[in-house]
Formats: sequence, structure tokens, C-alpha cells
Amino acid sequence: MSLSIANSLSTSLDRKGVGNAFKALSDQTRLRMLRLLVSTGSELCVCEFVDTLQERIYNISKHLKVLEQAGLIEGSKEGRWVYYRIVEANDPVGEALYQLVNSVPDFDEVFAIDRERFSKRMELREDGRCKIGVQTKNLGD
Amino acid sequence: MSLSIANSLSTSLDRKGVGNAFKALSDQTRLRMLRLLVSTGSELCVCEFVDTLQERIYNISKHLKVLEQAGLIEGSKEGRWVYYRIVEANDPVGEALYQLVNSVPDFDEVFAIDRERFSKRMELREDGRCKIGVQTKNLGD
DNA sequence: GCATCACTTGCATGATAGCGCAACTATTCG
DNA sequence: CGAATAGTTGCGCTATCATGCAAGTGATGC
Repeated sequence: MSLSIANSLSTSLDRKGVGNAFKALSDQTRLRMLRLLVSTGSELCVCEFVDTLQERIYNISKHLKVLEQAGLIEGSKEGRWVYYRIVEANDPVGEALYQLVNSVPDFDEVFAIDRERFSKRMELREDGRCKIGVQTKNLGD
Repeated sequence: MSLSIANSLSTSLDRKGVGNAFKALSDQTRLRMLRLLVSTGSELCVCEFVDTLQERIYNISKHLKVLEQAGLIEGSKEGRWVYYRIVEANDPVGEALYQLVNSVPDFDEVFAIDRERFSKRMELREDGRCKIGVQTKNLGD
């Protein structure tokens, strides 16, 4: 379901244009998603990403796919829910990447606000698992 | 002439869309350029980039501008020549970034070939400075 | 001064990427 | 079974971005 961090970075040199880690993180929404995973050390289901980032579910889903194909995250299904988590890197390359993602300055507090919404949303879990769907209605009005 | 690494990364969160470091490195040619600077620890003039990467001069120039506006490199003029070099980071964020750039796997040896051409090209310097222009003719035929 | 050289930039074009919408799959529950 | 729920995917639109070309800037040297 996932490639290694090393492969993710190496494919950046592939003339065929396979997405790489830098490319995957060049999008702000994806950077927010990975930052959330790295900074909290949690695994999130899709609807939790939606309520945390306040983005539409089909876009979240697509962004998750990009991150997964870049080898940065992996997902697993649990009933109706799909949980995504960081692919732990044992090599220094991955270490540096996650350190970097977690070190990106947050002057306009986008990450902080995400974490705020995230912690509120986590209170709705039961036995540590998500039992509900998207709570935020009317996104993008 | 340049922003700090921290600012470069922070602007990634700027809604106004100012380029960030991840975005700047999402392009393969720019990654090759920065990798060359990081791995050799040298400063290069534009024509040396051209002969090393075998890309057209106006594209090299534009890519250098993107990297500069991302706060990753800085340039200075010496007569007809403009030398570009890494903006040294004193913070751990920049350290991690450069370590990362230098750790990107090179399975298809693009970086290695660049370094090969680079070292040959460096032999043409006099007193450690570039005294000539682009040597490669007929790029892209 | 004027040609040359190193480099930059404005504009047009084509490729890529993200978004919105709608249709779809898959799982659960009554 | 059928309805509801969680998530995915294909299509069309738009915006962004890399490229090519051509014109421009500024420094050097005859």
C-alpha cells in the first residue's frame, strides 16, 4: 500500500514524472495534513481530516491518495472508516523530512488552528475510534 | 536579496500564494540545481549551471529566480557574471532541509552525471572564477 | 561609440494540478 | 432486501507553471 520514503524521494528524479515527496508537500492542504499527522502522532480517518481542515471530503480523499502514492502515509480500512497514518521512516532521510515538516513556521497559525479543531474533534471518538462521519456542514459557502 | 529559510517555509502557509521551499523544490531542475550547490559547497555562475545541467540559459535563469525568491539561494554580480550560492541556515530547519536535499537517492544518477559535468566545467575556471560563457551549443535538438 | 557577451524578462503556448460536481463502491444497520 | 453512511473516482473547468522565443539590460572591450 506504500512505498518507502527513500523511493518517494528518488522518484523525483524519474523522468516519467512520478510524484515525489517535495511535490506532494508543495500543496498547502497536503502539508497541513502531514503536519497534523506528524505533530500529533495520531492516525486519522477521512472524516476527521475533513472536520479538522474544513475542506471538502472528496478533496481530502484525493490529497490523501497523493500523499500515499508518494510513500509518506498509509491507510487501512476499519468498517466504514479508513484511517491514515505516517509511514515511519527508519532512515535519516525520512527523519529529516518529518523533522522539517514539523519545523515549518506557523506565523499565521494555520497549523495551530488545525490542531485546535483536531483536539475538539478527537473528543467525539469512542474507545479511541471514530464512530461518526463529517460533522461540518456547508463547507465552502 | 533573499529571505531566510524560515520565512521561505512559513510563506508556504501564506494564503497569498508566495512560493515556499517545498514548492520551489517540487521541480526537478530546481532540485538538481540546489543539490549541486549543496553537494559541492560551491557557488556557480549562470553559464556553469547551463553547461552542467544542459538546460537552456533562460530557463536556468528563471529557476534561479524562483529559488532565490524562496530564500534558498542568493546571487551576486561580478562583472558580466552572476554567481549563485546557498543561503546558509543557522537554524535546524534549514539544516534539515539541506541534509534532505543532499540525501535524495540518485537511482538514475542524474545528480552524479551533473557532478561529473560540473567538475569538468570547473576546470575551465581561471583563478577560481568563471571567465567564459555557455560552452554547450545546440541544446534541445 | 558600438559590438559583444552574460544574463534577464515579457509574452504566447502547452502541460499539469486542484477544485466542484456527480456517480460510484463498499460497509453497516434495520 | 433496501436505505443510509464513509469514502472514492471520473469528468469538465479553471488556474497555475514550465517552456520557447524574442527583445531587453548592463558590463566589457575594441
